[in-house]
Amino acid sequence: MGRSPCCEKEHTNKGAWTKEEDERLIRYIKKHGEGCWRTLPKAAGLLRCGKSCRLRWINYLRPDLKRGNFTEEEDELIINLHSLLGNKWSLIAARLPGRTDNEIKNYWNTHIKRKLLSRGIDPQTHRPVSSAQNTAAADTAAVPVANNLDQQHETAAGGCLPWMRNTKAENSNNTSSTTEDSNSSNGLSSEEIELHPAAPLINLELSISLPQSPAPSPSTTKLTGKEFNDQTLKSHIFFSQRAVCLCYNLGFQNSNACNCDKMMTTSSINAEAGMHSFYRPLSL
DNA sequence: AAGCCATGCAACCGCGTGTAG
DNA sequence: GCTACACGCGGTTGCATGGCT
Repeated sequence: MGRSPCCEKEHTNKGAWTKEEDERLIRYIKKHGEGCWRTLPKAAGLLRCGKSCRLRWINYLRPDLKRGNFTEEEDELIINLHSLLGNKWSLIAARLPGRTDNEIKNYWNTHIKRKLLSRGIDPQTHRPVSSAQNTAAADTAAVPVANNLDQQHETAAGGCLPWMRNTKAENSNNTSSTTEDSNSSNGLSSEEIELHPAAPLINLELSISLPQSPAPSPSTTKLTGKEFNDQTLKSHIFFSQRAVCLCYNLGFQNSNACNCDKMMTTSSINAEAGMHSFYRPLSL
């Protein structure tokens, strides 16, 4: 039993979109709004797969997209967010208004990787290349997991950062490989988060609190001194002087990996604000 | 001018997740 | 609990373009 195809392939166009198709899609979405992508092509009179329509709209046609070159500030923000989140392009894109995950992913692969390498920084580990090699060697020696710098194209679940890898290694030592495992491999223990090098680099106060902590008002939210509005701040993570449950926005809100409740009772808590803050200088 | 190669980016594909029946 | 569906995500592919020989 397999998944039914998302569309009848023999009756759909593929490849580059024509101007007419774009106009049809824009017209339809302006009139009916986004959503129900599966039925949209037929309703809009497009010989396209719903997926294709969604992608075209999100990555190219949306009116709020910021076209054009990335600024130096955006570059640095992407680098810092990547060091924190890994290849979670949608999460990174959520913090760059007007940019799409696809755009950022492409930009990362074509520009930023090279930029980091020219600085002598490994784009996957965000550590100096020599140091990263040492770390990889040490990790490989410590655990029976392939873990070297050639693994530039790990999958999302596997493409974790060194500070995530211990967990991954532990999981691989277990015989089972389940969805829970993949969550765990990305799950951040309080120790891992505290050790993460990105927080100080981003020049932010990365805090953790109970998942039910109220989201900040956009006007009070700052990211590297640059204010931004972001719907995703309704979820728990944000970079500011307020609290977050980091697990939530990393996709672990429904897993056991989110143990913020426990953390709140066992970790050092800013009693006044009721939050858990992480300050750890980068040790390279 | 022609051919080759590198690069950038739009689009596709497969899979994971959430949810309704 | 199982199944099918709808959506979203990340990795990959393939085409267009520009630079170089």
